[in-house]
Amino acid sequence: DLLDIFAEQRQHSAMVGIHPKHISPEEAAEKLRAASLRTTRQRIAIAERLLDGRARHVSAEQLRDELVDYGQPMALATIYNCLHQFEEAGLVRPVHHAGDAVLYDTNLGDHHHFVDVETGELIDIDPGEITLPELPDLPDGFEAETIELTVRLRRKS
Amino acid sequence: DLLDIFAEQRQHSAMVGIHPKHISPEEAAEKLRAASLRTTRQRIAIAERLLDGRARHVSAEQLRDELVDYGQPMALATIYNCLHQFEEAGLVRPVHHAGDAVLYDTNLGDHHHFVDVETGELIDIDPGEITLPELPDLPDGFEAETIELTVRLRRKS
DNA sequence: TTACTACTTTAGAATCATTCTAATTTTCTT
DNA sequence: AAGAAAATTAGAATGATTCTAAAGTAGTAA
Repeated sequence: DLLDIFAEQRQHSAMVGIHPKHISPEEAAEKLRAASLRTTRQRIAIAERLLDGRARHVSAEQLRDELVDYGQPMALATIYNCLHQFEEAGLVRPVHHAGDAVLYDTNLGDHHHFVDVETGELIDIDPGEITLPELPDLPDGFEAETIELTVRLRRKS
Repeated sequence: DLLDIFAEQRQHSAMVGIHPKHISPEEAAEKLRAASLRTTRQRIAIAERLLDGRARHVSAEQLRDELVDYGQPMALATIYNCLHQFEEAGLVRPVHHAGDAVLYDTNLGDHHHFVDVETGELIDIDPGEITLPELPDLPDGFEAETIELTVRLRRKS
């Protein structure tokens, strides 16, 4: 039964000494249902970590490592599948600006990013800090999906 | 001798029926010297096409195809090498926003992009169309390198 | 429950952009 | 013309992501 598995996993986390601030599997499942996604063990595990309201930027590989640490390893392909489904469901948003790997952003509100050019790391720009300019005239036949301001940063030498 | 080679190549282009608007090899060489880059056949060929003042967005592969069409095939590794050197020399600028491949932008002025989400294609936003917002407070120890606004577009259905 | 169907997960292979390696060639300086 | 340093190259290697086809699982209707 799923709940047993979760109990075991919580115990595992506790043993390993990890006490993350996550939502419960039940809440996670609820969010999945609300998004018309089936509640599988894997999706719940990911939802617990990504949909807890914190603003995060994770790559697929980072997420996998995190899941391993919490005693819920799963195939990398599954992680990619889930991230794509979460994306389609509007639960996360991909950010392509950084280095090699796509980062998934759990902050869905209109907001913007600093990018550390050296590391590819993203830092959210406080939305209050910035006033978005007027939208320019769009090419015919298109509609704007997202607007994103990126400030590339380099560490002062 | 290089000039002979170039003459041959111009003839090739003419035969193939291609009459691009490019700078001459001599001008290209001049630009390379101005950037303290050695004048090799390969770099000149690339400079002819990318440094003619037109605003373009090319990937390494697109550039290779173009070079093949103009009778100047070269190793893909060389194209990557050159693009990196041009980048360091401030002759082109990489844009990561699109799909898989990095695009090199020959428009060096501060400007911004529409991205067709479907195709990954970039369209320059007329700089007059848009007023950049105030720069937000930067994290300590960093300096801003570039600021870039990206408007993702989807074709209306 | 049971049985069914559609959806998921998975390991591993495949792909694609990019980088690396080590050998050859070319440029620039003497 | 000769040598040192830099550039080019083919092909192998890497790393993120996607694909494939087989095995497992969830929702549903009886």
